[in-house]
Amino acid sequence: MHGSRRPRPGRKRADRYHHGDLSRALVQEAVRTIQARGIAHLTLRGVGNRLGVSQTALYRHFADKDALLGAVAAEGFRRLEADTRDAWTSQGGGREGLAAMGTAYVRFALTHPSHYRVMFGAALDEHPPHSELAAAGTAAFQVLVDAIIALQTADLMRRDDPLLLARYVWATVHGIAMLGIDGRVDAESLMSFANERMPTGTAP
Amino acid sequence: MHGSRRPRPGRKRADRYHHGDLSRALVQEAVRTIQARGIAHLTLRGVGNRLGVSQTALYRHFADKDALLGAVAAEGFRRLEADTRDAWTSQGGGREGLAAMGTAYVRFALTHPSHYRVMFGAALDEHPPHSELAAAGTAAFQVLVDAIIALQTADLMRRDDPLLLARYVWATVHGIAMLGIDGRVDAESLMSFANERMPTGTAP
DNA sequence: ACCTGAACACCGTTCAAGT
DNA sequence: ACCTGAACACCGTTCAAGT
Repeated sequence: MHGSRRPRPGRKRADRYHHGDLSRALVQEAVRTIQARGIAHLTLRGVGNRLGVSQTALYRHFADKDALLGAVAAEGFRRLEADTRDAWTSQGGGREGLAAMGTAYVRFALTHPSHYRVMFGAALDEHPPHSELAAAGTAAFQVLVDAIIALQTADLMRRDDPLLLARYVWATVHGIAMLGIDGRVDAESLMSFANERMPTGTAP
Repeated sequence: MHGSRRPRPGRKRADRYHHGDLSRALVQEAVRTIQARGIAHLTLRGVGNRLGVSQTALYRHFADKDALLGAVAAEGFRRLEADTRDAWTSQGGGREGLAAMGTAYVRFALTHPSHYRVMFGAALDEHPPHSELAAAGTAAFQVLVDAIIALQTADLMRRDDPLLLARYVWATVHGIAMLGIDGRVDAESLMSFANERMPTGTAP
């Protein structure tokens, strides 16, 4: 009888996962582990065991550890996109909206430092561009591009190439976030300074 | 007789190293490995074997792998400091000097991507601040602070808190360098754009 | 179609022993 | 004071076998 084997206590049973579910569960558990204990403690064995699944079940869904990390990174870009878009709309756009986006971006990085590191980590550039990851990263970046175009249309920002402006703003905010994660600067206050200065440099 | 034991071909003999030399050789070999093959290929066993020394000889000089990486990072900051200082003086200071510093900084990161990642990697913030590393990082940052103070004295830059300005400039250049390493932007051209825009935002 | 269990080749680190 | 060699506990990955 297929119901007679008792699941180990405190663990989900392997047969709870049907098509697509284990894949999602693996990414979720990896994100949870990274957030709680850091990248160094992420092991495929640990992820599998915590889900009540064998250490190698993962290989049905991901080519290797780096592929799992790619999915983790993609998930991070989706959350970052949601946070920055919410920040923009919560202010009704405008310069306040752009400033709120920067603050939200930095806050995401500071509250999810390990996840953020995976999103921009070395593990990704050693492999061919992962389509899901590339799409998630592009979508997150597009929120900033759209914001800049809206500001230009409203004559609130200098009419340089919006892509170039977006990359410049992104680099600044990314640098602040990274140095903040490293504990080298107070990222929140430095982002405030940037929000005061950046419009001066980019206004028409 | 101490000269009777033949060294293995192609390897340096262990007794070639006297006090302090093996420590330096280990860091050099680690830097070489990282530059040539990436962080993922850096193993303590490999470093030792390539120096003709046992896999565990390293533990006389470094507490663990992270301590070795800390020394590698410190060495990176020393080289970065030299490069940016040379760039500043080669232009005789001024705004051209600051722009040259930014270009030199980005170029260092792009030509030594793995080394640069170690300098700002996750391995460092899980441990108590390494004194040699902290000193090297501070010295590299101080070059930028001194440049900004010189610009302010010459009335070429707005008289904000120089430390805050330096952190802001650093974050921008660091972000450009990081995104460049990730292959997400063309760092050299973005740095050119920043060199045109940043003075506008920070001039008096 | 999806998962398991054993096995393989590695790796960081410890420690008693050597010189 | 510095280094070696064997050993330990881990890890990613492969693969034949199960259902």
